[in-house]
Amino acid sequence: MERVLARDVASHVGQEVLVQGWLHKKRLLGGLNFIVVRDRSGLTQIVVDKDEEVEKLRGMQVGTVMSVQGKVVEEQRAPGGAELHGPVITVEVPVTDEPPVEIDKPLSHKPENLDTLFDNRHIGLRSPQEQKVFKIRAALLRRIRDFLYKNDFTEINTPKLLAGATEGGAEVFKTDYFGKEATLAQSPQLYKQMMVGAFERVFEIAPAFRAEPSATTRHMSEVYMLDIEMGFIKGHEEVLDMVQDLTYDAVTSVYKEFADELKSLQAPELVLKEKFPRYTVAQVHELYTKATGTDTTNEKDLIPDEERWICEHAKKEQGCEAVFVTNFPKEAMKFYHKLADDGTVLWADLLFRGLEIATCPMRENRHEVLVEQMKAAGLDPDHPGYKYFLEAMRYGLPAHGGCGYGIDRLVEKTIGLGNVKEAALFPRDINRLAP
RNA sequence: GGGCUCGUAGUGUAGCGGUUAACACGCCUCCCUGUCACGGAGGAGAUCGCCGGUUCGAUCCCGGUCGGGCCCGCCA
Repeated sequence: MERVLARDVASHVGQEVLVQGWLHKKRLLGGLNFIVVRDRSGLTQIVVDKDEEVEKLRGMQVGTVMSVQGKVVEEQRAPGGAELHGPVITVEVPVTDEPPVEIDKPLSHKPENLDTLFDNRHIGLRSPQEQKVFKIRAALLRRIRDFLYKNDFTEINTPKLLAGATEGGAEVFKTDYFGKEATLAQSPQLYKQMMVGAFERVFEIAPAFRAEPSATTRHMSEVYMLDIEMGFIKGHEEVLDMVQDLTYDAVTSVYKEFADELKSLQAPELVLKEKFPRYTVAQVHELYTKATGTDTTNEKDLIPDEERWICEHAKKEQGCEAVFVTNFPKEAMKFYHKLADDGTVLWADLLFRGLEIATCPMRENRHEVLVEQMKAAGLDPDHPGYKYFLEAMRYGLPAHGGCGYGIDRLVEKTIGLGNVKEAALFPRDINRLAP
């Protein structure tokens, strides 16, 4: 007999069907017994009446894998309006151990309970409520991919094992590589820029590894980055527009498609405009200092509280909780960034709901200028890690720019989670390497 | 890395310098024909993170250690 999924049961009223899944809930009332079976599409309620069938359930814990054959009956009192009657149960994989967490109700996501949540992640993710987070994550990724394919980007995959730390900034993980030292890629930065010379427009969705000893709600040591790079751009604006449109498209479509799921996850109401407000770093410092009395005008970057504040500000004043912060000061620049005529960096951060989601700079594509910037940053242009990058530059890269975009952070903020780790299936942080 | 804070059955929590450490969920047994957070009766399950100290006595107080959380720094 053909298997029927939970979501299709109601359309088989009157028919004998086979349902397969995991025992999700037992409610044994005596003469009348209910069990709920979970499959990839949802839950099916089954009424078990015969004693011999009820006996098969004795000692079987949540998670028991079973096949159930029964007749679909329309029943207003059943969830979904239909249920199985007269079932014949086959226990495929008996489970007699009590699961470590209860998956038939929402798991605790209170900060102090996240450790338990992640310790039991392999089982906790069986909770339909928990799965919603990752269905939404998958939909955001699908939407982003679709958008970039539509805009003629080529998806690429670059190596994650590298010869040395080249990019500067974040701490890198070192590992043994056949007797030599290798590092794990902290981003595909130099590779994606080199690939502009081949494909003009590229993107990659891949893990990046950060060895920062950061213990915060917004850091992990393995993160999923969306990296975009586009050549022949007219200017920095073109990069910002692309990132803005991509974000708007992904988030608004997910808010439509997953309205019920987002509601049950208590996601905040989306306040977004097609054009995100743009502020310079100096403007944010000024506005923040005026509003809070805390003087940040000498900070080179935004402090975390400014990131939160400016998003709230823009939400109230502009009706949009995503903003770009532009014109970062020269002191914060990296060697491959491009300077504007006014001496600030052609670099913008995308902030959404108080958190930096993406960083979107234009790149310096003039070989001589780049070499000078490397020297100024104390880097050796002859280092093997830069050789190929500089060659790509020398053999012709057009004006280009792109972004590094934190997928985990986007998922976290889209849903309104409190910690970026909740947006990862199996998060990695300073103390967690399992499961 | 710095500051502050927390650690009690499988899970979530309460509690106290002094007899058998409490409650809810889950689990086991029994009762129950419309449950959906089912209900009822009973039961099992905790060397109170670890080490040391103070004390007649420590789960409770102190120190250390390990682990968690929050903020800051670093970073994206």
